[in-house]
Amino acid sequence: MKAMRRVNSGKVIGSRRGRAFFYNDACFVAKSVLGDFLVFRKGNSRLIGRIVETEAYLGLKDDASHGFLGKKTFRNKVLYEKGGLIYVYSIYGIYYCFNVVVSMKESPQSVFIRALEPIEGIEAMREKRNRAKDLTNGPCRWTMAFGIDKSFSGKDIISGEIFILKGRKKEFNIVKAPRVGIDYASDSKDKPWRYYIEGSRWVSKRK
DNA sequence: ACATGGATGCTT
DNA sequence: AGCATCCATGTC
Repeated sequence: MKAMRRVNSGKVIGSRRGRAFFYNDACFVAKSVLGDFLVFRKGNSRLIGRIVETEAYLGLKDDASHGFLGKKTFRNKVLYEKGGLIYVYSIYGIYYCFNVVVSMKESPQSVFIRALEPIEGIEAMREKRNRAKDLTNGPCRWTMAFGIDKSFSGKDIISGEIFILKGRKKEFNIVKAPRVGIDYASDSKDKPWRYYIEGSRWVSKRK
């Protein structure tokens, strides 16, 4: 029997995703983590969200990816590390976007976590979000609720305080759609590399 | 419901 | 200059 973890008064939600999982390609990981649980352990308490929306960024050949054609800067250099590291960058001055690096070293693929369903630590998330109504249904909303900032970039999602637990069952349909907010792209702009759980009310609202 | 514009600073 | 966004405020 695999090691299981208990959260929410005994509800079993699964085993931890390990390194090998994140060595897969971006589309596979982006689809597979839907229904998984993102856990952030801080001292006694923890924040947990169920992943309901992701996007795959394919790296070298994806002109929407920060790793397109091997572009490497101080900001994105973690993309070239092994799968399982966290890539956070700031945007519009005030927000943070959270990605997980996937695939092998030197292949700058990543999975962008766009939305979560709040599971545990909801009061703490609310406090972080002030008076905002929408807690975690958007890429920069959930990072605000979790208190994610740039200092998390480069950390390991395998061994750190942030990790992913495999969802026990995946009884839902996955919708594929074009990615959001990449008008600057050309060839890959309309590729269906956004994935979300059909019917989830926590999926980000488009426009 | 939909449209617009400001916030705010890092990156190139 | 532009950004893998959010929120408040305006109009219908």
